[in-house]
Amino acid sequence: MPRGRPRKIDPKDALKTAMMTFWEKGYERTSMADISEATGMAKPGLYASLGDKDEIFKKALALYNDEMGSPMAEELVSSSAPLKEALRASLSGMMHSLQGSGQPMGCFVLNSTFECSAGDPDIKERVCDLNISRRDAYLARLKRAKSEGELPEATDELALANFFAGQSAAIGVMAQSGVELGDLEAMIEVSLSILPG
Amino acid sequence: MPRGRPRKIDPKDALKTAMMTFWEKGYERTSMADISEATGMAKPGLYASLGDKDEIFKKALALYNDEMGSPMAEELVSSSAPLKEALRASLSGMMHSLQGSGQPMGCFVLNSTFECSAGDPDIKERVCDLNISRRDAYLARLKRAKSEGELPEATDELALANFFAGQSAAIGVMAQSGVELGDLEAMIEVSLSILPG
DNA sequence: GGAATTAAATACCGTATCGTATTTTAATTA
DNA sequence: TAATTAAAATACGATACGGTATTTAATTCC
Repeated sequence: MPRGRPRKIDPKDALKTAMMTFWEKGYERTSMADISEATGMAKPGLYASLGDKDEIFKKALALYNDEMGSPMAEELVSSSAPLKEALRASLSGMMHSLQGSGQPMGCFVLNSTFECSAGDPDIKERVCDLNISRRDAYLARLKRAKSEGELPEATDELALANFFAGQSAAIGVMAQSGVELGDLEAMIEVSLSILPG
Repeated sequence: MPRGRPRKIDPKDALKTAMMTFWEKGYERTSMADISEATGMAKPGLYASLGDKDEIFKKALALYNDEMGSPMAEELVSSSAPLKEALRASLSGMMHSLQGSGQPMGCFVLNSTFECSAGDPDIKERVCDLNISRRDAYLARLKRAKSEGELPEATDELALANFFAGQSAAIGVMAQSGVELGDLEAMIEVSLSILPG
């Protein structure tokens, strides 16, 4: 049992709320006052339990990856479905996650990719790393496909992995630009058509 | 001849400088003081000749489109090269424009797509429109290709147009994430491989 | 040359921001 | 119950921001 006055709000919950706020409004448009109000934690409590704005943002990125990025990557990499189905599921999952109910629109990592490129280098690097780790999930699945004979030996898996990671970003950009769900699905089918079979 | 004291700085030049500043740092990270310093125009002069921050940003978007977007779209739409070559030139041009010397990194419109989605609705709409107009340039070229027999009659041009517009965004995202030029070129070749022939 | 016109330059205002010092409150231990 | 520990609440400080009022300087028309 801890000694003094107990916390009113679990820092884990506060971090999740902060993550949602950053996800929705971005780094610059989110103020510490916004986070304080959203979490119900006064600013000194925030600083004491979660750190300053940059630290909270980094933790929010990490939490997002734990809750959203990693599970989707895991699903993709370890899926026993045929390659094409696995890729369709991945891109389709990305598409639907952009407008999931009960959560902000879009992908937090993609939203942050450009805004954070002009800011703190450490944050920029972390965002880049998350994009690359998504690419690497595609790469892992493609390598397995090749080893299991689903792809020709001559296949350039890295090129394909960059292509599909890029495709998942493309879906985010086009969705943000107002392209309808049905058109996004057609886009996905176009990109899947590069696969043999 | 105008009456009173002559302008020290041509508002056209100032707008171009402001555009470069927004392009490099984004909307939120660019302050009016930054623009004032970059242009050499004191703040009252800026407001008098170019308007407030939102107005300058909108004008910067329009100028960027005039100087960068429209010419590239025009080149794509009216190119007499075979479809595949025209698309390769377009995507390759996008890729190289991301790191052109003497200009900020990346594409101003793409950089703004996510940051501005949480801000002023008018700005958000304009950014979306620019993304869609890029898509429409691909659409126009694909329709011509179909009418000229370069594509089968059954082709879904809109799906292909969204795909290639998305591809151009994908290049921007992957480049921002640190993917090398050679790998981006391989990505482009993958995307071009969906075309017949 | 002087009145009128327009822009530059400086200084300023209200507000919002990140971050913290200080006080008050709630719990545990002795 | 008194002392201790830790958090909540409030208030505050320094700075940066968007935007403007005011004064000064440069040019044209009469």
